Amino acid sequence: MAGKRKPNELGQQETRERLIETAERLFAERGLDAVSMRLINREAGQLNTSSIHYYFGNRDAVIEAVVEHRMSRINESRLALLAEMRAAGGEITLHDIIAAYVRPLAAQNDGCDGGGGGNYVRFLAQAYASAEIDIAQLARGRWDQSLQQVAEMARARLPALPEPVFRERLGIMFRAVVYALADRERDRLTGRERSTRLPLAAFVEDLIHMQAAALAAAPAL
Amino acid sequence: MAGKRKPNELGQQETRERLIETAERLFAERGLDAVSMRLINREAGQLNTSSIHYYFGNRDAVIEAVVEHRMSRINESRLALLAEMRAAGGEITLHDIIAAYVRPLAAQNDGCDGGGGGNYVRFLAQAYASAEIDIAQLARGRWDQSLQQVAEMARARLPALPEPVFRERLGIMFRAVVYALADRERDRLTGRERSTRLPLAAFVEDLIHMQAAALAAAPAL
DNA sequence: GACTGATTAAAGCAAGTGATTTAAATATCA
DNA sequence: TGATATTTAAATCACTTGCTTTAATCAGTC
Repeated sequence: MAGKRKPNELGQQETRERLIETAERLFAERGLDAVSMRLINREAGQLNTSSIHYYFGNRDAVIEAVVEHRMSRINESRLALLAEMRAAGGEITLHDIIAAYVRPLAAQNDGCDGGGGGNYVRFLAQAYASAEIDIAQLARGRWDQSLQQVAEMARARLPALPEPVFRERLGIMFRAVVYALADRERDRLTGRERSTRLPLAAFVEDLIHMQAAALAAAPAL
Repeated sequence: MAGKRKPNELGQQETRERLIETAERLFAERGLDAVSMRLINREAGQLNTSSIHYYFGNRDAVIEAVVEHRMSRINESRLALLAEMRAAGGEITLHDIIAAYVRPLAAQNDGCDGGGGGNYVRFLAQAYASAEIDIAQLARGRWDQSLQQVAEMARARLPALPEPVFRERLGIMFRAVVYALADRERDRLTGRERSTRLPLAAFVEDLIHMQAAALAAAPAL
């Protein structure tokens, strides 16, 4: 008892990408736990649970694929920004370094490369908060590269900060940026845009200023 | 077909509190979606799903009860700190105001009032990230009071900041603090304490310094 | 001791879960 | 055209979910 199959309108690569993008959106909108394999399939236009299992094997692999999908290009974008700065030869401030961390993430929010929009940032925030997966562990070896550079360059500009203080602050800052971007995107999409919010560009630039100041604050002791 | 009932060792109030505290812990450890009514009951010493439904009615009411349970005392603690400062008569700095926001939250982490520990902060972080419930909406009218004061007093000390910038920053700061505390607590409990982290007290104080600097940073435009 | 109301236990329900299996429909290439 | 491998559909499995129902057991009062 099996059904009739429509002609294959999409190539396998297209079907795979469509599943990934649908999953990303749903995860972002509803949270990791609230999205089932069936739902992803349905929203992607497939009728039952078979294809997503066919393409990815199991649920965790879907999440991994979503991360993989965007992480590489964000990583590259960050590395490119840093390299550009070094090539320019001028002084590289702490502000510039943090900008290289924040801007590629924020750029995903414009849907600059066709659709998608801010889904990834919101997905990332969900993943950070989730006990289900260890996002840091999952990403290791992919975007570690650019984060490493950001960390080292920032460290060099904050010699007065004790090492453990610096490390705590960096972690807090990394997360705060993701949550801030995700939160703004959520408000934008759910329509409950708080009275008057800053335009995205201004928001991002001010966020960079904030975080630079936070990192550089005089230590407590 | 019903079972045998053990003598009622706890009063109804105690049973209720035990359910709330168990729920808080489980929500904190595993995330909101990953905890079922059955699990809460089991971990609280009850055998099936009946009592939690008996006491709370439905699942959302359990979450609400967990918030209610701690929110009020944190709110009071914040108001007390602010009143104390005003009574002391000296100059109240931005740092002091943020401290009044952060410290009562962090104090929940010591388990200073008997057990519980940092569960609430982690629960709060899960709730913030969850699409399942709107924590801000849920809390309105309870801790709004202390947050309002913190906001107004901070505003008075940052007259140069445009209003929309101030509002964005305040929201970012509020969240960053919750996530920072929750993240630290999680690492502590899961044992994967990153090599050498700051002791809690130092961590909290430095967090306050960071966030004060972030709020007071020169605006972008 | 029997009645009453509050609390607990057990079983069950309809719905949904991730995953597997089976079979049909397609594309590819000989 | 016909055999083969790839891709989709449908049905199914064992399990969990929130919640309800039914029945048993307690404490308190007369």
